[in-house]
Amino acid sequence: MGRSPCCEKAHTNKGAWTKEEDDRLVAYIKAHGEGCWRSLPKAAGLLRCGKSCRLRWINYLRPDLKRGNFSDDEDELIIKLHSLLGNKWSLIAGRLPGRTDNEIKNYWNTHIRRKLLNRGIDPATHRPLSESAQASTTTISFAAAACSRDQEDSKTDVKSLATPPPTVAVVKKEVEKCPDLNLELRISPPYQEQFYRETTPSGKEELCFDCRLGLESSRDCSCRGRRPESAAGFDFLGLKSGVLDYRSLEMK
DNA sequence: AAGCCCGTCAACCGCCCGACT
DNA sequence: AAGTCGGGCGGTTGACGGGCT
Repeated sequence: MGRSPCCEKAHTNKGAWTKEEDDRLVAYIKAHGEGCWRSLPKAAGLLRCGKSCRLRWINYLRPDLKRGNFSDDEDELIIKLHSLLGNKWSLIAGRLPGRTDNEIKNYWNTHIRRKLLNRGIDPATHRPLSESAQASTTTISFAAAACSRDQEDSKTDVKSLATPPPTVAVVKKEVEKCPDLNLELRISPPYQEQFYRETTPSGKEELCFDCRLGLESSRDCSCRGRRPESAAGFDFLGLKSGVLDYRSLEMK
């Protein structure tokens, strides 16, 4: 049984948005807020598909968007994040305030790909082109490590493991293969209240990086014993909750 | 001036996933 | 458990503009 279409295609406009349509959409969202994109076009008096409205708002009309050229720092950050996350544009965009997944995806395909190729790096694998040509396809699989771990102790979750999770091992492997890329885990989760514990009514103490990743019991945890319950097992990049299925992270 | 090529980027499409019933 | 729905994501398309011949 197929899905019903998201809107009545016969009576919707397609293609470039007009100024008037933009104004209507902005005015409606300012008055009523985001949400319920399906019913928004009718309520806002737009002959557009709800999805189209959402895209237009998120990628173009949102007031917090940072338009304009990407800085060199942003370039390098995108490259590093892509080497870790692959084509997870929304996750990458989450680390670049004011940038959208669509914008980054386009920028990658039009600028960064070429930039990496000029450097002699395969943009898909982040390895030297000569090396990529030899090894046609290499899959970095988290699944094997995860499966063997599961078999060892199916009741043990990540935070109670004495050994580092596969994520770390894979990153190390990538660093060895791409000495020119610094993939040291400097990427941090966005600011979260749960990264801090209250020491005084007005003071807060930062949790260590291990705890932020959900590795409270790791050897390197430096804030053992002073971690609040609410900080237990932060879901970095959605690895725990499965928002980001690490088994699908392949470097082809 | 006209035609062609190519790069850029806004927008669309199809699929997936979680929530809900 | 299965179906439906809304929202989100990644891949792809196509319009447009600039440069070149």
